[in-house]
Amino acid sequence: MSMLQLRLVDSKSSVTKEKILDAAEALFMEHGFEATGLRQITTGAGVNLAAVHYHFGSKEELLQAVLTRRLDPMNQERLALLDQLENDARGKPLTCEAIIGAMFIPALKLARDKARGGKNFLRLIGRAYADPAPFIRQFLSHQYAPMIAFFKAAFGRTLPHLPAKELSWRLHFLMGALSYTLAGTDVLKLISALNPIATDNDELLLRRLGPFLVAGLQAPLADLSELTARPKSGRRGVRSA
Amino acid sequence: MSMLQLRLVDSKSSVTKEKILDAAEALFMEHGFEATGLRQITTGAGVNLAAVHYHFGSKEELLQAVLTRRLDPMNQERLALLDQLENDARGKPLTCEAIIGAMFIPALKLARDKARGGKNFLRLIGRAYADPAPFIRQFLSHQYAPMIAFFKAAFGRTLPHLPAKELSWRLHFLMGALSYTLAGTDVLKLISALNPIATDNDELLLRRLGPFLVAGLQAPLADLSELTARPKSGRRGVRSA
DNA sequence: CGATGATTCAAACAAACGTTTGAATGTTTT
DNA sequence: AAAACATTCAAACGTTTGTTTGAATCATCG
Repeated sequence: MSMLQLRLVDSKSSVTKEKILDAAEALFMEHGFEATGLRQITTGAGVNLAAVHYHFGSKEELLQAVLTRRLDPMNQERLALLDQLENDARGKPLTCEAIIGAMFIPALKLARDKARGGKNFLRLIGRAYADPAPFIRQFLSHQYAPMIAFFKAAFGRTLPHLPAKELSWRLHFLMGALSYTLAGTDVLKLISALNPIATDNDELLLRRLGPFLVAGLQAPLADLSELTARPKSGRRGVRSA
Repeated sequence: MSMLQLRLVDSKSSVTKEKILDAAEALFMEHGFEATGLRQITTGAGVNLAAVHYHFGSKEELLQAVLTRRLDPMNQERLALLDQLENDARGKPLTCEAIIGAMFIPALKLARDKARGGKNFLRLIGRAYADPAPFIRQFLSHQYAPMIAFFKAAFGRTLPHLPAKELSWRLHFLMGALSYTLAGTDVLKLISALNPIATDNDELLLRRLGPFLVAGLQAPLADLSELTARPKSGRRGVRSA
């Protein structure tokens, strides 16, 4: 009996709760967090204004709930995919393409699922990354730290010749290209103004982004001796010849 | 005499005007656009609240003024650098490193100039890129479109074997890595949690980012004929001319 | 000087913000 | 049915928001 009761209570409260989550997600994506009012959310969801504080406690906690609902499964899937690849490899290091795919494919699956946020949801994440609000930063780092640690370790095994510091940098660049691409900001449309890019084919997207990232990760080490040993060096800037 | 009068009037109004710009820039960087109130700006600048509307018209126009003050000279310098390189090359195509440097160095110069915004200003730009507000998007695309078009043409001459569509994509990835790096978001600190990265040495930064981007731009074309995932091992040479 | 225009200032504007309250409703348990 | 709990609701809370107003202050000009 108690089981059934709990399920009923849960499913009932979930109705209002998820209506709020859906409306909040859509509006946060469209206008951003700070620019979206609670009244827009509640009227958009067809629920009472106070329902937000009853179910989530505050606007900040609502945003965290919106993010976790999508990010938690996605990162879990990333780790599961990476784990499966490494099990299949039986100790042998994976290829860069495989590891990148483990990061990329779950994100694409999320972006493709129009019922669950659609591709615009990733724009919300991209925006959250750039948000200076402390509670957002704390939330994201706590959410992403374990996953990134695992992937960094995997890349380290695949690229053993790369110093750890260099790998950190290239992972950073990789995350930049990845996030920008997934977030699909205006810069894309801006560049493609002269030569339009179709963003609807995800398979092709990975085929294009993959080689770019792999080549970057496997790029030869730069000669840093000139700078580290002798900071007085007169030559600056990049080689151009 | 009218000349002198104008100059006096200008320099006088510039006092209040620039005090507002400085305070707004600092606060927009720290808390974001929406989260920053006009009263924080005016009290921080030591001016009256109404001065913002008197000198700029609205909060939105203030943000545009904050952005143009730094972005306009930076993009102009980028184009000048690119133009100079192409003049020196006398018709020969530039190297990827040179073109990337023309994009990167003016941004680094801006980031290094603590008197003029410091490196945190680039975080404001990165945040502006992800902002869904229409007036910000319109402003940025209008501000950046010409510069990007020039650089895209330069890359096209350097990488003539790349189809235009592929070049658009890789430029997009490049902008992603570049913006993320310059913006210095939390993902950097997140990745570097296990292995700290020092962000204070810009020269080293370019030396690391450069090879990553060059390798990505010069990566071999992906085989788009078949879309079945196939893990390819073996060599991926990123060396090219 | 008196006049003119530019700038500053304190004060108030209506609107929207996130949050709280307390009663009304619904639902489950005793 | 009655007590206990969970959820919804309309209304108001006190602040804060961006913006406007009209007088005061300042500098320049005829």
